[in-house]
Amino acid sequence: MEVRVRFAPSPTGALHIGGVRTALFNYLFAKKMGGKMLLRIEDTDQKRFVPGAEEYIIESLKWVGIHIDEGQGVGGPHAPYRQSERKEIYQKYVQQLLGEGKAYYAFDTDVELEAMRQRLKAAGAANTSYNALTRTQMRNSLTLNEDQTKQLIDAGTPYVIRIKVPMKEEIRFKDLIRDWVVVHANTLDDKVLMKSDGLPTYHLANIVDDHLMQITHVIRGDEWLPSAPLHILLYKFLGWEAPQFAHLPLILKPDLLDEKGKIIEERHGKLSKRDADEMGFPIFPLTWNGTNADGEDITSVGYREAGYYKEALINFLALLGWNDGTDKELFSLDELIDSFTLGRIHKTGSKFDIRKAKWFNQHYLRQKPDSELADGLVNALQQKSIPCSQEKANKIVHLMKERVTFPQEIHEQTEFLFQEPAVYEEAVVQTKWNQEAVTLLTAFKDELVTITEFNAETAKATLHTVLEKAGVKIGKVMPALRLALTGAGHGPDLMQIMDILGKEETSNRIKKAIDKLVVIG
RNA sequence: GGUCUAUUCGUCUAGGGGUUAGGACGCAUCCCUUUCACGGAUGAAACACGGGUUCGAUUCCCGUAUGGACUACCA
Repeated sequence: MEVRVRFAPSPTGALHIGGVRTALFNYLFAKKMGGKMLLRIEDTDQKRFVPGAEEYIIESLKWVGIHIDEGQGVGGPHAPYRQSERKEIYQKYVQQLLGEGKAYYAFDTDVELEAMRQRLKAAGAANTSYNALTRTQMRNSLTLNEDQTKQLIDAGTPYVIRIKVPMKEEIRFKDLIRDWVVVHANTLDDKVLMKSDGLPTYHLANIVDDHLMQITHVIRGDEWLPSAPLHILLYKFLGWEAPQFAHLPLILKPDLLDEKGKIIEERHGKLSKRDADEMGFPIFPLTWNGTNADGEDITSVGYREAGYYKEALINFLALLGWNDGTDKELFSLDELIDSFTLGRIHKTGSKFDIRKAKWFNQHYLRQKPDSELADGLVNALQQKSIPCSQEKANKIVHLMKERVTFPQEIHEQTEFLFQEPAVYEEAVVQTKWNQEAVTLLTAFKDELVTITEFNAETAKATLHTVLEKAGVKIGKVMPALRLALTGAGHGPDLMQIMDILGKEETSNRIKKAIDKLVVIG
């Protein structure tokens, strides 16, 4: 049988990084098994619908390289793939359950439900849910007779349809990650299947669609594990064979760290946008400018825009809760597909550590061809109206590639190549700008004129000549030269910098620094 | 509170009845170097605790502690 998996997000905002990992694991498994990956949009909660979220999800998956074989955005034999467009389908199956006495109408209002919970709580009950015990006290088609029920419905009284969970039954299934899960039906409650607005809840819609769309493996977040027994029961009630389940461990929030990486405060729980914001890393794959499910406006920079490569993100995410059993840590998407097995996924959540993601990014940046980095640099400079030749861009990339983690750092850290220093780092002036250095720099500047072909080598040779003549070591002048040229005390190779700056500019900057800076010692 | 579940360096993890408990990120030191990075070398750093079972337990069993998920007409 062909493996068919699905990624089924609800369009309640931008796709969370955890969702990306769930999609990734689904994709890896599908590809590994030679199967298909479906995308279904679970938009049964109209209140939390966020415009643009669906497009965002599709674009995000595309960016990370997860290819959808069937579903929303690409179509397929089981369309529509948006649950809000499948209302009648669910209706049919609830009617079936109702007819077979496996579900019932419930007319209880919010107030009545709350009163029930309060009453139970006051009585010291451990369980305050709507279940096989409490349903006998409530206003539903089980306690009301047929005429009363019909009257209420005909009068337009709002109602929901609940599943009638059996009293005595052991529900068990074998999860591909968690192994056997066994639960007694008496711990389950009579979950709402159909809401009063006529749309199904996740539980019903999910089972119906997974069955109709011939899903063979349900790979989803761990937060669904507690309701999995209910889903198994539903499959049984509908007379269907349940798919295989695999519940993925959650991504947990990191501890709060200071700049040195020391723990300021231990943090626990699943990773949220709040945590990411506070600790300064992205939570969404792409930048999101929109609302969240609560209707609040949000702007949040994505991994892509922050300079993360998709290769790095995927590699990092895949290794959060999974490994291939060897010491291998660097995986391309194809290699991940090749070595992926659900059995090697952990049962327990893992803390998110952005420092590891950065390390992956640095690695993948170095894998990039210089030309790609140079093009990016030229583009970035163009946006600031700074002209830069291809040749110069190549030199800068060569200078910076091994020094940065993100591509944008190449231009952020080389502003001095396009602009003479406005300020000189005070600490360096104090300690390194002395009479000896100034004398040497003056000599070097004067000697510069004689160079016909100016480049890193000739500049270096010239500098050495000057130093030899004066009988001084190179360390005497380098900090001062760097200061004059860049305004800073440290940075990339100075000879290369002079090369990129050119003879004129190098000479000018030395002259300016000598004019501007006061000699202390 | 209830249901389910987990626990190896700070973090991600390998391993599994007998190991010097391995790797990676991060951290520290040294080397390279004109500086800062990069790179190289080295180092500090872990089997939650208590009982069993066993010749032997970090590994198996039971408790305890702690962590996690869920406990909506949200998904």
